[in-house]
Amino acid sequence: MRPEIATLGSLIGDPSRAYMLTALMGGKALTATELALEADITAQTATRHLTQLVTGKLLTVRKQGRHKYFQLANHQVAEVLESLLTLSTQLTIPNIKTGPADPALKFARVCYDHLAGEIGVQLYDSLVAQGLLLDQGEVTLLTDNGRRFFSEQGFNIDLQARSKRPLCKSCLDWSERTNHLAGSIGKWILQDLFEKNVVTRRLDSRAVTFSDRGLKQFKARYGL
Amino acid sequence: MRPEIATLGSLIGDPSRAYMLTALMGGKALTATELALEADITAQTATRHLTQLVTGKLLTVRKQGRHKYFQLANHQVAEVLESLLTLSTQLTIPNIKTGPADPALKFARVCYDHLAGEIGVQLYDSLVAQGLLLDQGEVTLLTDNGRRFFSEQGFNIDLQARSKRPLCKSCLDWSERTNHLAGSIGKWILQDLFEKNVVTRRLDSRAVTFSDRGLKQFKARYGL
DNA sequence: TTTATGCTTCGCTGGTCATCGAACTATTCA
DNA sequence: TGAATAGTTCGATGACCAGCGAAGCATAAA
Repeated sequence: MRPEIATLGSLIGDPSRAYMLTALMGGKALTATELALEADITAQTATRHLTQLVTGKLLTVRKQGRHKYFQLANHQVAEVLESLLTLSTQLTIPNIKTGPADPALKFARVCYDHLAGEIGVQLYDSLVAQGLLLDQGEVTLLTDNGRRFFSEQGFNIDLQARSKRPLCKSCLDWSERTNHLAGSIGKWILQDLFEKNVVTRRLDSRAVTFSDRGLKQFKARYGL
Repeated sequence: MRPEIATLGSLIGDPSRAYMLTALMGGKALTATELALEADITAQTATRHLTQLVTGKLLTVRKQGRHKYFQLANHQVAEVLESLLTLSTQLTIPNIKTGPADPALKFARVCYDHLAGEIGVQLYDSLVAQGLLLDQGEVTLLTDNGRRFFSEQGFNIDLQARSKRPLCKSCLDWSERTNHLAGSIGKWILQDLFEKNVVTRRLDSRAVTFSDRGLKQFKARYGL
């Protein structure tokens, strides 16, 4: 019998599917044709891959009119993919090429549902420096000051604390190799930035763009 | 160009290689023929797979006389594999078959370098109940009492604290779905059990066996 | 030196699966 | 209603690659 880990591996192991999954790491739901473009294959082939990924439970689908929106099935899938991305870049000559080539991607991008890249790392470092987060190496905790701060910013801590997801979690950055902030606070920060139009998504990549004014606001707010 | 995550995925994606990798999750270095037996293939085929895994930096080799000992390249590889194992069991009808069929494997096994299975979970719970560990959901910390306790047991905390590896880390158990203890303390506990002949490895699996006397000693020592 | 064991190289075979063209259904827009 | 767009099904093609038999090299034991 084929071991399940192999099924999972071969789902990720096909280049076209890998492109699709990486694209979906942007956290946004994408349609079948968008994913086909991303992987540079025809729509027919994309359909086959997508049904495989859905039956393999790596993706979920939502039908909306004549469109089908695909999304990573859950956080765990996203985390496993991120860890694979991290491992793969570390394995391939770690000293020479460190991280993605696209400078925009290097500066600021979405890591499933939170902010990554240089600006994500800066954010994390700044929050630690201000004593809002406590970095304990493997582990990151929200301090009392941090609780107060994020409450003031409009984040409903009590509501989130009830969910299973950790409030605060460090995530090893793929390009920067240091921690950035994940967890429900990380998610909230990014959502908030979108809502306030501080950042906008790029169309076809995980990169996000700060407006000039937005970047200033952001830096002032979080003390970068 | 083939994305690196796909290369990694396809390395894990082949059934034979998956069997080999799973076998190596036992933490012990295995020879080429042992791995060939594990995957139920001939030696020639095994050689091909093993060179692929080594050039893919998932394994390392040590030559010893006419034997070649293969091992997982590092902790990160082991952790990614464990997370894939966890994900794969969660994805495939999580309610019906929960964990491995072999009862010995379910009771006590090695998770790369620390103890897992029912007994591993019991150990973890007991240490938390005694206030030696502090379980904070996503995160587990060593308390002051814990520090004292493990020092008395003969574990050199200061020596370990200097290394990069976290002292204490929870690891989601594949069969039990709750935490057990990883990190350098987890590693030390298992090594110590081997040295004192409390547990012995099974020949061809991740399962470990407690002697009757050993199990009593173990339970008394860690308050199970 | 001979014999056994561990591992490797080579070349062939066969199965699996990604890919696309062609033809089809479903939904939206004009 | 017709035309455009989104997605699907089917079948044929082709490439890749795991697998093994045969033969070889390297090390260890007798």
